Amino acid sequence: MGRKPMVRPGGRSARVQASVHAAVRELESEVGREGLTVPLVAARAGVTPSTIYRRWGDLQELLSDVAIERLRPETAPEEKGDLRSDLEAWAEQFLEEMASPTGRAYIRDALLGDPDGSNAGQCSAYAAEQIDVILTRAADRGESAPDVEMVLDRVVGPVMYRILFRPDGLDAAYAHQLVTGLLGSTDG
Amino acid sequence: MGRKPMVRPGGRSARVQASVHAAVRELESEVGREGLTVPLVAARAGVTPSTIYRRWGDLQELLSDVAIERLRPETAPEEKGDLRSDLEAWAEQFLEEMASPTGRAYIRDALLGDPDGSNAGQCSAYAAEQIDVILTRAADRGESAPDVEMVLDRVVGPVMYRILFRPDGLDAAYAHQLVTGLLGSTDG
DNA sequence: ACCTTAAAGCAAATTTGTTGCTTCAAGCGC
DNA sequence: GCGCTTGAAGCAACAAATTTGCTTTAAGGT
Repeated sequence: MGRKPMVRPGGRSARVQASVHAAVRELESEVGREGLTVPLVAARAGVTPSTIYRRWGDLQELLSDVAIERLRPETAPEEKGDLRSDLEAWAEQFLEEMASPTGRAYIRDALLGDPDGSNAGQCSAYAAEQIDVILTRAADRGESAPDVEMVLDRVVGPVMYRILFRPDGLDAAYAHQLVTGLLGSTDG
Repeated sequence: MGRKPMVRPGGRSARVQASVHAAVRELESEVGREGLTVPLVAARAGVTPSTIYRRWGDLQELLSDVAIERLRPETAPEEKGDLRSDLEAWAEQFLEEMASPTGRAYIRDALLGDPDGSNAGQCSAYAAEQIDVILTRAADRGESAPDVEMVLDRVVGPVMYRILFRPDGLDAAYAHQLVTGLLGSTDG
């Protein structure tokens, strides 16, 4: 969960947080990521700038909190029937979402305004959760499956590395290839 | 190469760039990463702030350029005699450097002030170069070796992912394990 | 040596970020 | 329910950073 926003969960604080987050999302689509400023967000949220400065520190930390919200998976991974299919489907969707322009922007924002690494950790935890669901299903079916750390190393790590450091040439085939490399190429 | 600095390589521009970069490095160790501001750097470099704003845009882009310089490997990978040893030694050193507090800071800076991803690309290119040297040596010895992309996926990607997204529990053993996973565990 | 032209300097104007103090309202004891 | 306690929000003055138009400097070419 976000850092500062969680104090005094109900009441005014919660309303302020909600309206500030909403203002960020609205303005992001109106003036673009570049046009955002703290005073602008504050005005839209009906709040004084010092409220934002005191609660979030600066624009980057605020954007980091918002980005984390938007990176949270909304649904459980699709169930295809076997480990390989589940993982492939998930990896392809993960890559597609993360490598899209908006996905990249959120990843950047999440990393940037994150002095203590907790938002980045959260981001990784989301992926780990999804993977865990897939692996647990496989185990329940009696399939042998790698552990979560292995999937992070062999699929998530390479994908995120390339998204961040090598903008080009990422597609579903790459995700597919990573999963194949992990599970072995013996086809069913 | 850096973005804007390369125009008019000789003369005043070059001197300004050099003194600004030097000022950043000096001040980083004097007031710390947090205490840096554009006006402060400008004063130390003997330059007006507007020069920095016009050439680099903002502090983050300047820090990104400086970070890239510091992430450039200074020496060729150590030669141990066989592929496995060369890769293990390189991976351990790479992890150690990148996972250190200063390494993490440089990676962050390099990524953050990098609108078009060229600095991040440079950073990846440095690793690819080093790996290529190691793999070429192995090929010259007649050893069979994976290709550079494979090493990026199996070693560099996971390491960078964990540095950025999962601050904890990174050590030489992890690097070793990644190389072993890549080359197979048959011991010589 | 003289043009041409990026880039640097300078200074005013604007915008953003900080801070002390006051006011508000959520949560708690009665 | 009623009134404390306290963290958070509002306000306003202040400080600092950023932007901008114009002038000046000096590289690089003729």
